[in-house]
Amino acid sequence: MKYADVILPLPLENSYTYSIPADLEQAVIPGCRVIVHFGKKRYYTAIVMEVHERKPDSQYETKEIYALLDATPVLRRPQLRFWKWIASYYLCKLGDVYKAALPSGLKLESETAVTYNEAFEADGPLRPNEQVVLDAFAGVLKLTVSELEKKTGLRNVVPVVASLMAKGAVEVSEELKRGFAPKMQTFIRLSEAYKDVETHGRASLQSVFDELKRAKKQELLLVCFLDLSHALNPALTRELSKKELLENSHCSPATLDGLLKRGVLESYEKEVGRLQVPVCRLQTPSPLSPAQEKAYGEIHDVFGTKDVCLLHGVTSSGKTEIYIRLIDEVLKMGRQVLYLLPEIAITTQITERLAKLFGDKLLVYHSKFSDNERVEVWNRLLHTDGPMLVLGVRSSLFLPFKDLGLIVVDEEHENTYKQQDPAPRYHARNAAIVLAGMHGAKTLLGSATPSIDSYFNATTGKYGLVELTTRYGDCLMPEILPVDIKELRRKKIMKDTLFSPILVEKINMALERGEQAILFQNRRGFAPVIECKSCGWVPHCVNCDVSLTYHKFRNELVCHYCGYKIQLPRQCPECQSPELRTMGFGTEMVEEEIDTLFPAAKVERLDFDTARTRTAYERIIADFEKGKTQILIGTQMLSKGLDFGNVSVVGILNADSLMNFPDFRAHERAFQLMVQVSGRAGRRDKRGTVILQTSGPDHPLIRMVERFAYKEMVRLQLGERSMFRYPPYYRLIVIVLRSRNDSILQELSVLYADNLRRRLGERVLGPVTPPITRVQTLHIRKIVLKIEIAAAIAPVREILEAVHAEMQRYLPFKQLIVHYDVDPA
DNA sequence: AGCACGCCGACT
DNA sequence: GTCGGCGTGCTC
Repeated sequence: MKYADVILPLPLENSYTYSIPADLEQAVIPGCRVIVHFGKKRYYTAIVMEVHERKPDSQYETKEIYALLDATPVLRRPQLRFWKWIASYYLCKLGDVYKAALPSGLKLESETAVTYNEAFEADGPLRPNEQVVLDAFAGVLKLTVSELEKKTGLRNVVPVVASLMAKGAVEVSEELKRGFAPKMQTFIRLSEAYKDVETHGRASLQSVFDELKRAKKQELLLVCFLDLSHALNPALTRELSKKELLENSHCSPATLDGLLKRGVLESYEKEVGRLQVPVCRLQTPSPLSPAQEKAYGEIHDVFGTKDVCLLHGVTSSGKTEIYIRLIDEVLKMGRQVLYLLPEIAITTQITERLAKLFGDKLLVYHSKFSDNERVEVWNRLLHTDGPMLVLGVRSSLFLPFKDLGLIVVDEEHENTYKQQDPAPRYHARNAAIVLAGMHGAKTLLGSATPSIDSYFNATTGKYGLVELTTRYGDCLMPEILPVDIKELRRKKIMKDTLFSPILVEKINMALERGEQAILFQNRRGFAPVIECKSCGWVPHCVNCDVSLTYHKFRNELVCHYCGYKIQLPRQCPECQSPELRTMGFGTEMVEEEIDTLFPAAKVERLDFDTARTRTAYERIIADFEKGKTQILIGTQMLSKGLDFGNVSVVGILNADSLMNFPDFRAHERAFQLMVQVSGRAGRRDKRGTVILQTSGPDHPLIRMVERFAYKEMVRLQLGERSMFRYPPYYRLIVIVLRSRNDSILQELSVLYADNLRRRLGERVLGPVTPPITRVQTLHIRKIVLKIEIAAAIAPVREILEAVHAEMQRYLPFKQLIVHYDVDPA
């Protein structure tokens, strides 16, 4: 008897053992997906980790594998190894990794389907809820439980369904959700009888044309078809889709139906890919400038001795050209390349550029692609052994690569590379380095403002360091002008306005010259706080410990942590005063004031609210690129990898809000953000201007931004980091404890920390209450571990597991939700 | 993650 | 007295 250890897409500690039915003994191999029955009724797609003949000694009856989904594994060996590394380093379950790794189109789950029994007649009165559920079946026989919930609006339909089942009104069954569906398209071809050109083919087509003398439309369509498909010339014949035929011939489907009925043409279905194939002619990489050439050579030298190289290149120094050169080289060796970008930077700009160079070797993978598209990327990679370039976001690390030769991590400082929630809370940049190691590949990290961690590693010899200090085409770095808004406010020069006079003047000048402006404010909505003028009441979220952000456009107060929203009250609910005032400002308010100051300018806003979909995001970017928009207002979405040629002014409206975060990386991040946003100004032949509004223009950090003094910033920060035991000198592991019950949380978090302290001593800090103490009705406390960077992580993990197990013994501990955050961003 | 089993408040 | 709330434990 053979058994398979499988992992389930659930956060479970162990793998589970199923027996393999005799007819599948040969076919079930590691990396295959199987459907298994787990628990009382659910079916899940599980991944086979190991096949063996050891009979499980558990007291459970071993269930059989229900079905095998793949003839060949959907995972390759290196992926399983990588999953295991992620789970062990980031202290999460393999099931968590599995969930994150596979596109959901490959993870079928069962769902309870409810079927209405038409023959049912109630022999007694039904309860109101039961009637509501039955009414939902008007016109349909079968609904899933979730559909029922939506249709009836009932919060808990399962018990109602159960009682209806007992009465014989409905039946329930478990059905697999639809997974990946190949895309089908209708094609048109000449019927067999008319194909043979040499013999009677022309003759019979001729007779068809004779018949069509009085059906002009059909005649036209047939001519079009023959012209487009070259059906009469076997050497040139190409497949023609119904859609293409109708579009090019300007004929109606009815006309086509006529020809199909006559039997001249026939239609057939064919699977087509969703991945668009670039049709343009391939270009070759453009030549490098001397500076780029030099950097390129240096990277080569570094890769001779080191596996990781950091490319520190100022904005628009042309890092991309260097990547392209390296990618081209690795592809020519027949190996694969992964080009990682933070989610937001995957624009059509870079995609189009790579498509022109690498054609169908390029695959794009990110979250705004549909699930079916993602499955196609997955399969393409799985079934291709040749060179491939994947342009993707952090989750593309999990794609089934066979032989990676190079991973490029662009904008490596971006903290969106760290997954926050849910588990696995992995850092894609660091995981990329490990993944590359598993493939024997090199990793190139690139940034204009490298993370302090990477820069430290590069200057202490762990990584190589290559610098690119001149901008491409020698264009100048922008001029940065700090403006003291506190002073301007005091002097009443800036009153009831978000813009300093110099910023308004610069925008005016830009508009007059037909140039563009970017305004940056790292807050969306109209105002982050509103307050009652007379009693000071501030609306708070009911689920979280935060004030609600006012969104004027929808006249709502919204929680940015849980999505809770209410209508803006007309008066203060505490004192009935009708006067509410706003405090602080977000992008919506910036937009409103810009509209009044520059009524002639076309203005757009780029933030989470306006760029919800890929198309919306791309349209806003495209309109700005094409000059349809003159002023673009946005959050940090603006700072990433966008190249605009005509921006002469950038306004950072409130630098202070960036710097005052209670986080050890606040200054690092503020510096990066300001420099990155500034980098959007002044390209090609003109020097740009950045207006940096702050209430502390003499703050050392502002002075460093002014001079682009990156190394100085790093030196200063490293001093503090080493003094206060922070990365890169120490590794942080945060234990996050959450509970609905605050007093239990307070009590047990202290106990937990003490327990840890007994074994890890001074490395344990806290418990501390984070700045936002409650999110989604859960109170939060954190215990921070500071581990020497050289220390092995395995013993730490063992201690953590032991302490966790010990804590389990306290009964109230079950009321806590615990997770780990390794290397928090 | 689901789902079932099991113990305490507002209704027939 | 029951229905149903969600706390706790288990799933090969």
